[in-house]
Amino acid sequence: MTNEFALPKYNQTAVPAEDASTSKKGRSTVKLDTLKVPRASELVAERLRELIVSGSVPEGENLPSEKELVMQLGVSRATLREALRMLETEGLITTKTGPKGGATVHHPNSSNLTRSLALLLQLEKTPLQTILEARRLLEPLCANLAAERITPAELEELRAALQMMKENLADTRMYVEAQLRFHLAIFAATHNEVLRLYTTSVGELITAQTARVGLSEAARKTGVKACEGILVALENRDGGLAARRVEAHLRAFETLLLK
Amino acid sequence: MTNEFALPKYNQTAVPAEDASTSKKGRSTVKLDTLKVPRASELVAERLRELIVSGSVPEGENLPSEKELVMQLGVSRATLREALRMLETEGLITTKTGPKGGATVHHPNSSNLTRSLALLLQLEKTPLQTILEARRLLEPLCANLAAERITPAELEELRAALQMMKENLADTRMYVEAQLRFHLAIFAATHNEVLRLYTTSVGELITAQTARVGLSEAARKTGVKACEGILVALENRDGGLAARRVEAHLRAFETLLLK
DNA sequence: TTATAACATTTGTCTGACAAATAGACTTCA
DNA sequence: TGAAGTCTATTTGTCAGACAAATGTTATAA
Repeated sequence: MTNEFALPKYNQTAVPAEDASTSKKGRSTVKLDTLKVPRASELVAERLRELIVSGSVPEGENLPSEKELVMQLGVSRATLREALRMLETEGLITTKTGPKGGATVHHPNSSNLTRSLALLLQLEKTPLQTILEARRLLEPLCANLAAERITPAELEELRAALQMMKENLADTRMYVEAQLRFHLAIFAATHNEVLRLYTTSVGELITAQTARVGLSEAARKTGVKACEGILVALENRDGGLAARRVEAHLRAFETLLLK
Repeated sequence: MTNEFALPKYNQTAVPAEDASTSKKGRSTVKLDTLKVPRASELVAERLRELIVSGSVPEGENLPSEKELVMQLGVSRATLREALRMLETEGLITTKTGPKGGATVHHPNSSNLTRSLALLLQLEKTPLQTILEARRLLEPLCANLAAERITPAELEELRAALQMMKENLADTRMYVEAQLRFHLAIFAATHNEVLRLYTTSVGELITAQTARVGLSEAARKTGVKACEGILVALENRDGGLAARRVEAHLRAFETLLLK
């Protein structure tokens, strides 16, 4: 493994180790974790996953066909296919039928993380308010960091996103997309992958919601103004100002969205 | 759907809509998204997922047996099992063999989010340094918020975690676990589910790494002192002080871990 | 009462078959 | 020539049936 940290295994015992020594006789009281017998399909998924994350099968390439994998791995097609469904759920592959079809390797993007988060939040019945609050706290942090680290190319991307917002003041769907692009550009400029992924997930969730309920024309115009101010602050590398402007922008946005 | 936001679908078209009008004749240039034909297994997974997230099958209960599901849904066992593997990967069910076995419903916890994050970071070859930085930025934010909102019960949990740290100064594994517990208690005290999940994931990743490389006895002792200071700041509801102390604690921790 | 054995239930795996989608080669016809 | 349709081979998607393995439950024997 070349990386600095390892992928946690599914196989970990969630059940606490039970004390097996209930007998009165003088038996050993050695405590053992419950033994998790892995399924063949899990082992297959592990092997294939390792192939992918190690880069042996690069992005865009196909895995061998099911027929070949069945031969090479020595399992039945049903077992193999269950493993493929696991990898698919993890966002590591997609499959297509027909010749030249098969399992294509992908590097999962933030959408998988977003999905996991959405699932958790839905189950906890987390109100939108909470997600908005998280964004309001996280994004100023990002803006502050981005002001230090942003590159000319990233500034250019911000300008392009802003331009796109201006050009689509009439079209809610396009405008919302452009605004997301603006925000994502800030996250990328933090040059911190973890922060970028987190804020991207939250941004995607909120954007989906915004696209559903829509935004007034006035809201869009003030949004453009706010983003212009944020851009200027970043251009001047004034992290404090950028953070304050982002927070003000988000607060204004929240009241518009919730009313 | 009772919740305020919807779960994004896997089914979304990742491929951009192609312009089908390459002909010279006067054809319509209507643009259509590529039609994604869902598999039966995906539809089954969707139905069962809806059953779970809607609460129709509560946590801890079992889904019907495969035999029954096959009958009720009218699909083959292979198809059903592929769907079950998807739900399992999402953390929504676990399965056991034997009588009274079957698919038990679980509400996924942060470990799924952690896993998604770990997968992404591993693929991007993100250095540990980046994860540590993210934590150093996020946790002071949490401490600040927690100072406002922490309840007496949560303060008690913090004290218990601190006590556990003190009692396990000799045992690295237990000590690290206790320290994680302390941090998780702070995250919970923010009463913001999104922040809690995010910081928990980062904390779990770093804790796993820490447990692997170990911590010196001296590091543990200073860790206890730092946490005592943080606890006092939270008891006094001094958010600014708590945040500063958390940041100092993490900085010290980082230098110890990386050296 | 306790240990053992038989049983029933449920998931895990395998095999073989056919249906559906689809890229590429081939054919037809203007 | 070229544009359209047709055929074919490949690959995934689904089905049906069978047996193995794990594991609670119940009956049986010491």
